Amino acid sequence: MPVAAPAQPAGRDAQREEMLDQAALILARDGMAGLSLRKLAEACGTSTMAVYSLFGGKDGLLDALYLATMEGLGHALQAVPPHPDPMVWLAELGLAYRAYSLAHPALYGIITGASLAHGRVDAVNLKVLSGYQTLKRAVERLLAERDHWRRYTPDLVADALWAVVHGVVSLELNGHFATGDAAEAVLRHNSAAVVGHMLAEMERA
Amino acid sequence: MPVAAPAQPAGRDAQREEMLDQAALILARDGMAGLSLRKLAEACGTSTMAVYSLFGGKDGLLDALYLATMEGLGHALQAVPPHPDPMVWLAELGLAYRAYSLAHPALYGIITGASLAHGRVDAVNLKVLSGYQTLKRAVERLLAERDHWRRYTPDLVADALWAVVHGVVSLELNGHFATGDAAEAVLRHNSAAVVGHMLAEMERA
DNA sequence: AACACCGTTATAACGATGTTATAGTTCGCA
DNA sequence: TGCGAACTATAACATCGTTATAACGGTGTT
Repeated sequence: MPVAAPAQPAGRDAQREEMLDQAALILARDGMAGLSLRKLAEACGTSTMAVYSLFGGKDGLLDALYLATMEGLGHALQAVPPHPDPMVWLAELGLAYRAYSLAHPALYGIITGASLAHGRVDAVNLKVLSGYQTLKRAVERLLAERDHWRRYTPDLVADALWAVVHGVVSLELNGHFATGDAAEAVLRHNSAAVVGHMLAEMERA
Repeated sequence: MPVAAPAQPAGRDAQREEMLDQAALILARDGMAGLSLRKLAEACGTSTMAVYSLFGGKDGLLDALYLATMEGLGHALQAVPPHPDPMVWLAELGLAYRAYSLAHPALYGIITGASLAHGRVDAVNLKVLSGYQTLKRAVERLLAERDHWRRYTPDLVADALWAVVHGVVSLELNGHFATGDAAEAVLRHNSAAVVGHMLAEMERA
């Protein structure tokens, strides 16, 4: 016996998606401070209670926005064709990450600065997401070409690269770079450096 | 003729400092969401209007908190004794940066995620601060030991290192690393990689 | 087919926030 | 001593997230 069928299960997912889309729209237009439940409800043609029934409150909405953004970032990374040379592949992944973040700066702020305030999703859940998995796959292909060395696990290298790209993009969004070209140059340099340094240590051993 | 002398210039700076200290205290205890003007005013034994007369509003208070935190970070980096070997010096600067950020996570959130929302201080003002200058000084000493190469300016290398350290620390504060040791390992690896990659390219040329 | 049930929705109200208006107060300076 | 300007405290205002409360609508049962 089914315990209890929801009142109107049809359209719930569509409602959630539309509400997330509208939230992303408002977020891109008015920034994080301009995203209020009343404004969002009006944009969706409903009342603020919809947020509570669909997401359990504003925090739940932000959590869903966090996951949706991570998913979008994962798709952006998956859309990068796996280049035969893992080094090239990794470089292009970094550029795709940067492009996605620059295209959605407010959403990127949610998956970084916002989760810094109150932990939305823990590290374990993060690394299950497709973006990190895609990065890890490229790293594994790189390591598969050489003799495996226990000091460098795919996770360690993936973490190092993730930190590199995130650091550059975060600084760029904060206006620390004079031009976008300068940011991209630093990104390319740091990515190549992290991978190159690892390979050099593996050869030396 | 002095245009207009302030009513009570004495004590203004002391009031500002005490208010910033109390704000940092509340911020460390209750987080960013718990910092309200009324709570801050009560902690200082005054009313919310003090924030407006001293800082021009909450944004002005956060701006001042931004600058104060940057100053504190600068002092933390200046407190690192300049090691004869610039490579060691740079590594220790990175660790000091991480230690300061971990000791004041909420303040670190202000100088990163918060300024991402609405630009507090632009890049030009940032690079005048003592923290960046200290880093740049260490880079310049490193470059002075070798043949100077036009492709790597001290600013470029300093930006690259700043991005590396910020990336690791930011991810660590977001809980992306399983342990603090893992974060420190990635920090050491990435810092050494960025500097080593640059030196390798200089030798090859 | 009629009924009871349960989730959803809209309205209104509550507490709290940042901000602003309005007096009252206090200090510096002529 | 008195004037004026800056600061302060109080209160009000608009807005925010959240929470009752009651009406609505679909679902499964009788």
